[in-house]
Amino acid sequence: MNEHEGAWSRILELAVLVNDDMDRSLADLGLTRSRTHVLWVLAQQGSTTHAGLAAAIGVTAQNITGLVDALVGAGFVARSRHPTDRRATLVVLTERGSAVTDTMARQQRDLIQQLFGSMDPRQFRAFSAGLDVVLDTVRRLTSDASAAAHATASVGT
Amino acid sequence: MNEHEGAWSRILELAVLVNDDMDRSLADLGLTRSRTHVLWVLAQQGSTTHAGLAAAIGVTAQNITGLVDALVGAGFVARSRHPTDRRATLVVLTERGSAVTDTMARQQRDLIQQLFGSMDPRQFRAFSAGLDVVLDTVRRLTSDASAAAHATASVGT
DNA sequence: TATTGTTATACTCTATAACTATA
DNA sequence: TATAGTTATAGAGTATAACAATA
Repeated sequence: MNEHEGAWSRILELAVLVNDDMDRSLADLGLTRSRTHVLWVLAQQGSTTHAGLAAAIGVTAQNITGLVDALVGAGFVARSRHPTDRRATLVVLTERGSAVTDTMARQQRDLIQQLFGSMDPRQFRAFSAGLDVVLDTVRRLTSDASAAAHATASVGT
Repeated sequence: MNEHEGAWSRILELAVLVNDDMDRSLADLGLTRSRTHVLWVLAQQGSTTHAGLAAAIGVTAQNITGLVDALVGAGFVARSRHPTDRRATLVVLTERGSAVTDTMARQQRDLIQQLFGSMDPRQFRAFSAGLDVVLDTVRRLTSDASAAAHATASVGT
């Protein structure tokens, strides 16, 4: 395994570790990643219709019905009438829902501090510049609808 | 959004782009990520029992039954008798399965070249060193079973 | 006519429990 | 007794199709 392959495998390991830890931590709260995504959108956009949530998250409105049902059942959100459109439903965070998203936002700030706080500024800027190159390359590869796309069809160890 | 938050959000964007592109590309081949994971293990370890696949992938043996059923149906693998243990079944790649994993390995090498090939060596080493720091921090945070764990319970934009 | 939300149905991945055959 | 693999059942996320109420 050369240097480049080693870096790629560390990127994949990072993604797996973060994903798995996120799932465990959410399960402790009785949440899943999809349901948490709904809470996150509500925390950022405020009360939103089902259709708005579907557009923000990139799933169908039928999916939103199920996710919101589960979140209502667990007390994280509530449904309320839309003030002007009687077809629409607004999903609003409950106090419990707001408390959870506040906690998650704080944990995210803590994590970022732990990740980068110990790097000296020169090292961080070097890392950040390399990350820019990698992200730009991936953006270009995946937005290209030609045969060159789907170049990331590679799997982890 | 400060510098550190920007870097974190780019890491999350990178994970989303790679995951989504990987799913699209696999769907073109009639594969899913879970089924591809089975193919990948077989390509690296050679023929393996269901129990071996379950251990390598980290799911239950019941899951493996379903994944192998699907892969057999699509012609990527075949089941064969274990030479000495009559309880066990060996899963082997077919020619089609080998062709697919070979293609994926080549695509992975191409992607790595596209990601890092344009960086000059100094820039790559700086990026790689920063990646080490981030990965070590995440490893430490997620392996710690104390209250400090689950620090990555943060969600993307 | 178009949009909003719901219900019905289906597929994939995951898990636990119960079972058969074999070690 | 323990292990290998299967089947049955259930829950979660996703999708499409059909529907009622409203715009």
